[in-house]
Amino acid sequence: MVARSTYHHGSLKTALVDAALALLEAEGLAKLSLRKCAEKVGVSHTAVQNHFDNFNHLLTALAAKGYETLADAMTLPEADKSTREERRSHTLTGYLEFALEHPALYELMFSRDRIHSDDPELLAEVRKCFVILTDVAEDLGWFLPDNDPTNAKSQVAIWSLAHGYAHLFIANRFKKDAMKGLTLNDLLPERGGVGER
Amino acid sequence: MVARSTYHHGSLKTALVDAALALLEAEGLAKLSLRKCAEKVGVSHTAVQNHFDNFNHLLTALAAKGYETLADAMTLPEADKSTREERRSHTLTGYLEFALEHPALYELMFSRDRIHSDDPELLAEVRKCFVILTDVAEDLGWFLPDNDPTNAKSQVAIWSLAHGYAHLFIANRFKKDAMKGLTLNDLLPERGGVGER
DNA sequence: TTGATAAGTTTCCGCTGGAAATATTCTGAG
DNA sequence: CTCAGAATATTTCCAGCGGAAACTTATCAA
Repeated sequence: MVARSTYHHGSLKTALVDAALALLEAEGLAKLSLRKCAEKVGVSHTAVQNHFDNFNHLLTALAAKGYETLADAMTLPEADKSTREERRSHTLTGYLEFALEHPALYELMFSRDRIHSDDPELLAEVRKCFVILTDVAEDLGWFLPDNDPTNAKSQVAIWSLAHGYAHLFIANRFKKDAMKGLTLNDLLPERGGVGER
Repeated sequence: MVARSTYHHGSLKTALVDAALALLEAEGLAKLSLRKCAEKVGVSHTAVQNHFDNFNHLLTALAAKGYETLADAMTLPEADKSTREERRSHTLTGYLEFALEHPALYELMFSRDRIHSDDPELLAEVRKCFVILTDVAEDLGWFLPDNDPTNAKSQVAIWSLAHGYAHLFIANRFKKDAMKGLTLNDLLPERGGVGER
């Protein structure tokens, strides 16, 4: 129990999410517990109930923060000075790097059991990511279904490819040697190469 | 506690996996517990230790069974009488249907925390699935990276697309209305259409 | 027949998330 | 300034969890 000068913490809600993130990255989802989060922040475990209905709601907030970070990772700082190609590459690279650097968080972000997939704050962050990926779909329309990068199919296809690759990778479903240096970009046909009209 | 005529169960190992599957489908992974599995089989919860080192090993066996079922779902009964096209379509349809019909099991099969991803028996079943998907990659080589369906990239690409779509779907990450009737096949360019050489 | 081994039980432990009742602090209306 | 009520945190309690240890029962081969 960490010492605290004031009875009220002041910003317990965000502190709990931060603690949860640190513990998740350090020990994995299986060993993460409400009580450990509370202890890390220096608060009794039932204090959490004042800010989250239950532990899964805390995890949902953590997942939302994950999507926020993912959106950042996919966004090129000087987007206006960059080419379409640079932005596409950066988005896909950023997506994969995020998953590889935060595998436990990434898995949580797509969990059916541990988070509330219809939470409004979560969905807002999910949508930000989806929009960024949609931009990539526009750039890749020439290889996507119906050759129409603006339709739902194309957006679904590009996110499916990115998520599938990232998730299978962190779930250890690919042989290591076969994957050496293989990026998400590599899974797409090269522009001007095979597959173009 | 279910009555049992003999002191020894006789086939407790498989019975536990069956019970785990039933409970998983009924209540989801979060509510699944070792003790419930044992109770359903009519055995004390510590009896499990004679057959599985710990609960995660039981879940690993369950996941392995899942991959076995998935391989079946992707395999056309009279494969020798079918065309390449029929087999490709059946494999992709079967993959997605399996995920939609067994979402909790599907998620478990790709979990980092709950199963041992390097378990030999699990890997054997995983490999069977990978081989089947590789056949699909051969059929789709004309749109895959480097136009080479036999290389690792193509196999990785096709599994990534299939897994990503299935997983995002069951994780509720797509808007329902946009997805109406959209199959895995639809995410690929049509043969003879856009994208072909 | 016996003795090793496999399979199952009982008891115990520490940990978990949450409910309920209580204590403390903050805040705003008077 | 006061003080009631809301917000926040604590203590206590509970049932459920996975697993360790010691024990009992059944099986099977020598």
